Amino acid sequence: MASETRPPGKVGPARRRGLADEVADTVRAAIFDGTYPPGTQLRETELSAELEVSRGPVREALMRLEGEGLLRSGWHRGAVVVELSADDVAEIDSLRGALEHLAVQLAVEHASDEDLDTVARAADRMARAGDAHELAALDVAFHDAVYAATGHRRLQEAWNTIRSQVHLFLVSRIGVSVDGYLTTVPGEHRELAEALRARDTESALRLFADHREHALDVLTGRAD
Amino acid sequence: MASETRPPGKVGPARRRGLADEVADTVRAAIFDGTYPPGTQLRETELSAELEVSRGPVREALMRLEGEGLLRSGWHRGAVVVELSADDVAEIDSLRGALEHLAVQLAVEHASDEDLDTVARAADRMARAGDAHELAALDVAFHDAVYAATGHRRLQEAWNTIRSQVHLFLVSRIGVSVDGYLTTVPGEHRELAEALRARDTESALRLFADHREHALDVLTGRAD
DNA sequence: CGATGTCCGAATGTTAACATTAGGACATTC
DNA sequence: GAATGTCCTAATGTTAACATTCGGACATCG
Repeated sequence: MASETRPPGKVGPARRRGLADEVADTVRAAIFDGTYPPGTQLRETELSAELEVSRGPVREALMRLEGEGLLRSGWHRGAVVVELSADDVAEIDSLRGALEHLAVQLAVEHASDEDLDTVARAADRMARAGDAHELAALDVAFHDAVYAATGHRRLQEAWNTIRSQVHLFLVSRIGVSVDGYLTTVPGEHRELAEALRARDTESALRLFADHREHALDVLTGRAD
Repeated sequence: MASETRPPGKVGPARRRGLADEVADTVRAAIFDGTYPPGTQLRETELSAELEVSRGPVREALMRLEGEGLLRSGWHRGAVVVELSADDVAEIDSLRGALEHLAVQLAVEHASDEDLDTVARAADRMARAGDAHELAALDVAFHDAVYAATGHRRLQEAWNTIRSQVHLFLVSRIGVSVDGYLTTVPGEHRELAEALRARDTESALRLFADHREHALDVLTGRAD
């Protein structure tokens, strides 16, 4: 999602994007930066006027964001920015655990050294984060890199359906316990990256599980 | 997905559906029954004319089916019915394993007896299947019931993103090894249902894992 | 004869007008 | 005065016309 610079020697297809993608990115960013707080009604008409685009692409963008779990909607009832309850957070955490378990296994056993280097660089980048918002984005980007390293397309898609919700959760907790997050998280991710490079499945799995638990404790205020 | 009769005393909301849902159901069924074999190009214009509906709902339906992994599409390049390669099948199987692992844990530990009864009834229904097509649908429906028993909304959604692909795989293998499938699978599912009711996480997990492996062997022709 | 360039058709992407629906405001009834 | 019924409005659902783009057919050039 972060506009990656491509490794030299390789070029991907120069995809052309449509208005729907543009709108989706804009609205997603607006949700993350607090412009549309949880509970906000997103009306196709309003967005359409605001962004100077017809309702077609707006509609498509909202459908995509609903697929990412950022919006909820019903028949003839429009879209609303999700409010994550404690149960929701628990659901996200357990599902994320199941996906990441598989991801770590695959990354340790099948990922190329180059892919794991990319993961390591993503971890390094976290140390230079300016503020908590930036760190949250880099945090998610790190896990993106792990999933990318698996080479498992459907697993990445599954992660995509909750990664925005994870991001939203991180952002929503900024201000509650920034200190613990800012100080401990970058170091932890470097350890995670190294665990993958060590190619030891068991210990990597344990580290990732501990990391999730610790991060959840810090962000929910159960620990510092 | 099968139109369930509701348990007495409880009524859900009487939802109203749109044309997009109708179209999605129609096209999905057409893919499963072989009307649109893998590789078929689905043109918005054609479907629109065929179903006597404008392109809007058709477009929405195709997006949904793409989310279910039944179609692949690109910018200005329309939608094509997926052809499942051996790698695809492996991806589906591993992801399904990760999801089902969590599902079985949750079902064993938190599901109500009523929910597990529903799972058991789904297994019983498989014994009375007329043909392989029907059995495939009931097979998927059984696993639907397991995920429903977890009460984990996001886990069910994750299963939804691959259940159609699982169904398509089952249907695509009909004719290759019908016998082994028809004879062994219903009994296996009854065992699975009983394992959940026994509330023994470890043995249930092992049974479900063995079941997946065995089913895959049978359907890919590695065993009978 | 192979490679390159140009054109054209058929499909998707986008738009704006029209149809339908949910949910609330108001009036009505008992 | 509470419950019910009716209308109205603002939003979504649907449609059909218009714009853009992809990819192949054909012609041209080296």
